[in-house]
Amino acid sequence: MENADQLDLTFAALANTTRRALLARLAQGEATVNVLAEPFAMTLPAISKHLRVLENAGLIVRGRDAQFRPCTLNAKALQTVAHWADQYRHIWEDRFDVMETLIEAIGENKNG
Amino acid sequence: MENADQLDLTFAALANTTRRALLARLAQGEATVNVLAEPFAMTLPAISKHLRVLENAGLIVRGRDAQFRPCTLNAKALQTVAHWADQYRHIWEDRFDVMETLIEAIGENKNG
DNA sequence: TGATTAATTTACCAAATGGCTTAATAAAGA
DNA sequence: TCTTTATTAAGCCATTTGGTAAATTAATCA
Repeated sequence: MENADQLDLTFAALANTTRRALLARLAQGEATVNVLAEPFAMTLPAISKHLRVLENAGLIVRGRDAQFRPCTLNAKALQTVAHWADQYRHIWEDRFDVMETLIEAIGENKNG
Repeated sequence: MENADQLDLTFAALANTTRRALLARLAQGEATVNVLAEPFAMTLPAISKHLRVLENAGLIVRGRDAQFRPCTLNAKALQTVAHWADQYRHIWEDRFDVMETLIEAIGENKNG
């Protein structure tokens, strides 16, 4: 199980449309800050700060190549999120089972 | 695909240890505000606000039974989170495939 | 070497939001 | 009416999110 504070950081980082869009872009591969910033109506420093939030949450890793700071997605952090949500899978699946039962019952009424 | 603002709300709601603990409690079944507040070293108004955040995010539903406000988990919102994270599954699995390939290659070197 | 340019971050500011408190208010049952 | 359950109001302090301007880092050109 992950540390509570770590999950706080991760979810907080994901709670922003711009940052989720940055992750979506990074899912296609490594990119520099300028490239990442290009689609947004936002200044470079603002994007730089978003990237720092993502880095602090462990969602991305930043390297160095001359004056470039290539960013890469750290998908493992997203796997953690998926696993966390999966704790509750049995609940939403139980509800689905209830639906199935109802649907089956309706079918049986029709056919019987 | 979910609305961006809705995901903002959902992730923001999850970015807090107390609120995640409230959800964990509700996974065991419906509970009133007082019951939910009991384990926490926090005032009732604070818990009440956390519950409102969860409700606004669609993570819980609040009913009414006399002066009680029974809360129930809405697991469907958590399923949305799981699905969102699953968008990135191929990435973390690709990395695993790379590891597997390496491990296999090492094994072949040993045996061949 | 020194000046210039490019990529990115830091410093600083303002406005908004978040998380908590205490005190007051609602709503409903006994 | 008195008590229980829960919310709202008001206030405090820290954090977040955006901006502009200046600094930093590293390559490049003369």
